[in-house]
Amino acid sequence: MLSMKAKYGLRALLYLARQQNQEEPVLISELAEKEKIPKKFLELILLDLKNHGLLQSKKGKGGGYLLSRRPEAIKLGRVVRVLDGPIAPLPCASQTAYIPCDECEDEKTCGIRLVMKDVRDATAKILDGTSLADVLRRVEEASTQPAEALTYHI
Amino acid sequence: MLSMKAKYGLRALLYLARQQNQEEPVLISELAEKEKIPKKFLELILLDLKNHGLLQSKKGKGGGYLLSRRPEAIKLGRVVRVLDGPIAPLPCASQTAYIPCDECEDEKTCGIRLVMKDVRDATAKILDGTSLADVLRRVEEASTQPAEALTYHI
DNA sequence: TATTTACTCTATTGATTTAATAGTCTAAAT
DNA sequence: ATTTAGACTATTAAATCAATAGAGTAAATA
Repeated sequence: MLSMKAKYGLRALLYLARQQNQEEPVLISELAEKEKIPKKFLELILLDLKNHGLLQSKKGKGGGYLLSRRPEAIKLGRVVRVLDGPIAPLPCASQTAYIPCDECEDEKTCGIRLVMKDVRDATAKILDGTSLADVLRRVEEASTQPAEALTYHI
Repeated sequence: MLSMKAKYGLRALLYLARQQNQEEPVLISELAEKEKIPKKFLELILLDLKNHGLLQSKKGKGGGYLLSRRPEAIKLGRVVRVLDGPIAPLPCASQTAYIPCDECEDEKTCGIRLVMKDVRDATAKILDGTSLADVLRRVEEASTQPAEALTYHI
């Protein structure tokens, strides 16, 4: 389950990705207000994302946050891992944060792990294959297309 | 993330699915001991699974739990939903337990939802497509196959 | 039918995590 | 020097998770 933290973080990043001038910092206050996110909570989230290299910040007047890379280069998988931790449903099925189960006798033949590894792989494929730019493009498509175009007719 | 509850539940179900005589009840005590699950906690889990139609029970001497259907007919998706709730990473992306976001202005064009729906679909496809019997078969394959057979050679 | 066995049910507890808030500190601009 | 705005640490309230406790009920059998 995606936490509020991750949801807020993604919303903030998408807001930044939508800015026409990607060089110009956006105030935390603006992000908080526009995206309806508790400001103090958002500060922590943005700081976290900054410390993991996804955001840059400028202090003082005219300061704020901006993406540290192009929206095409920021994958949702990275964001989710930073804010919510590993993607795998079980630590023993994680690629980036593997931790063995202590009860597990033989991990190679643990059925639950085998299936959860499939789930991890499928999820990671989607999240690591989707950038902020991809999300914006999909949103654009969804709002441009008339509803009928999305429906199958018999 | 899969909870201990779901993990314990799956382990217990797989234990039952491995029984040669599927008609003969297995004691909670045996399940708890063999699968190293706190007995009292396991009681709650099994009861829950029973109330959702996945298990049957017999009281008194010679009693215990048994699967209420064949191992081929019990899908992991059902088990996980009973013990951990909806599979979707967000309530607004759930098929079986949809709840709209209150902040969301236009759900049809919410990018986060679009992606999380993909994640849900991919996860549900795996979990709803895998039965207890499938898991046992995979475990069997994994433990029978020599290690080399699983490795690609250049 | 008394007794034992074993599941049923409700309540409670402690630990952890989550979401949010408070307040002080530091850097940058004017 | 002053204002602006992010940086950082600590704390708190609520929710969830994992586990435990104990009394109750149904079924078998001696």
